[in-house]
Amino acid sequence: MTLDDAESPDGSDKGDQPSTDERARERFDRIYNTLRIRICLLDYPPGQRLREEDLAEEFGVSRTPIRRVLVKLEAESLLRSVHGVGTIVTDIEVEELEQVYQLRLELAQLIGKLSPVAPDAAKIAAFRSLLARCEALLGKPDAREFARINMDFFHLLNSLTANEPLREISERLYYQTTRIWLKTASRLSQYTELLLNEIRIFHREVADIVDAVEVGDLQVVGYIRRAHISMSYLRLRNESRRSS
Amino acid sequence: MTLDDAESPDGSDKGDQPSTDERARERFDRIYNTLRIRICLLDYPPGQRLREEDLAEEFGVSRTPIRRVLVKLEAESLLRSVHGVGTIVTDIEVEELEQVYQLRLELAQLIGKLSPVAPDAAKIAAFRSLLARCEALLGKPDAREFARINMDFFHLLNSLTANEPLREISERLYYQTTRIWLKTASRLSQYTELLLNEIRIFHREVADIVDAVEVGDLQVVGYIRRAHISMSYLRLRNESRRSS
DNA sequence: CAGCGTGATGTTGTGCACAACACAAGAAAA
DNA sequence: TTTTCTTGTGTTGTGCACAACATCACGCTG
Repeated sequence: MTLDDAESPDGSDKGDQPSTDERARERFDRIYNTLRIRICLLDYPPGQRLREEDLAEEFGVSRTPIRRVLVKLEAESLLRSVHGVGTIVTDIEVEELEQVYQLRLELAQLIGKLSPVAPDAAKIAAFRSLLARCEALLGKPDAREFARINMDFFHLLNSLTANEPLREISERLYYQTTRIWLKTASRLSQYTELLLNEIRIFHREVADIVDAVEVGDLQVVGYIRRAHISMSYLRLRNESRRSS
Repeated sequence: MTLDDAESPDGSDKGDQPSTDERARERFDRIYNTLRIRICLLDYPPGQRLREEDLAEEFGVSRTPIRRVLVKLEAESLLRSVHGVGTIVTDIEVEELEQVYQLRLELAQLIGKLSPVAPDAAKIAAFRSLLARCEALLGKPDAREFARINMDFFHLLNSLTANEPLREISERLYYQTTRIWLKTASRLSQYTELLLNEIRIFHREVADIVDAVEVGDLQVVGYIRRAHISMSYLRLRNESRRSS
């Protein structure tokens, strides 16, 4: 409690000018989120080599703060820094992620169980808005937009629990696995049909969950979510095996 | 798969001389574990200020690798670096850890559920050995030794699952909460009796779990563990409230 | 022609100096 | 005497230069 106050530690209340320390924090988050999005949307495909100096130049800072971001991304196994070689976007395979998915199943269920927060009108509106985006996607399938909606949907679901450690861990595991669909699907021959099918299923999931959210039964949200994550992984693994 | 091989990337098979990169990794782990132990055993009590330069001198390195360790410890909320002030050991309160404990309960159960590994003879022997240490502790109660045994016990239990993400997360949450007993209990008046009582209960837990491990029922191990973590937290919270 | 050794090149890791910042003590003014 | 401003001291954050390392190309040798 004594250390959690991060509102205005400085006394300069003349203007709302943020302290340098806070600006550095925001800068860190900005770079971190940008790079994470790029990795998870395959703008940086697996195996891509990132040069610290290029990133430093792009974001207008020195190598040092860039390295802080890279270290964090490496701790989440999205990157891998090898001395003398470079910083490389990690490659992932469907089979390797089985344990992560098994854990994600359980955590998805826990979101409705540990410290659930009753969704207010604004949150329900957000869910409805996302459902609308989903329906729009049905008419114009796009893998990238699908991935983005999926991401927003995750964050919305994650906000249904007040258990901070659970949210943090769920987020980390989500970003650890979300690339695999784009990567695997893009290699398959029936890419377009696969995408449309996946969007249809996802749309049903969102519709089901929005119903449960409106009723206020977060336990059921957990069940639905768990089932869909599980089936999504199995579909992906089967498709991957069938093609090889 | 392509990046996971960390055995011997270098071709120098003359001797088993580790590469500089590996030595740096070991050094990092060594410093990291040392500091983590010191924090969790209250050698560095909450509020303690750590000077990067002192640590750099103690471990014979520059400030830079020290900072890497401190950043990781800060990410696990054991430390807090404040610009211009210092690196401070975080303070914790029983109430704040309730969410973490709730999550730990569930994860403890998952250890027996996700990818359980059948304990071999060596592992069972390790459990028996720990039980013996526990019994020895009954004759000569010591808070610090109690904390150490508790730590070893946790690692032993954690090795019962092959789910790597689960192990990592459980470990992190364990080290996030384990200080609270030493900190809270040392403030109470009936410290000695409290300690002895806690050791007795812990001894029973270990005995129960060793039985379950010998039978090979890891699901039951999870149940017992969950129950004991829960009760341990409630005891601590009640004692804390009663004294205030 | 194949294989190996050696140097050139580019990358990340490390050490160091300085900037930014917080805090406390002391002096000066009300 | 109290309050406020200033300055000194100590800390972490940042930028930069160099060391350690891996890779590749080229030439040499068998």
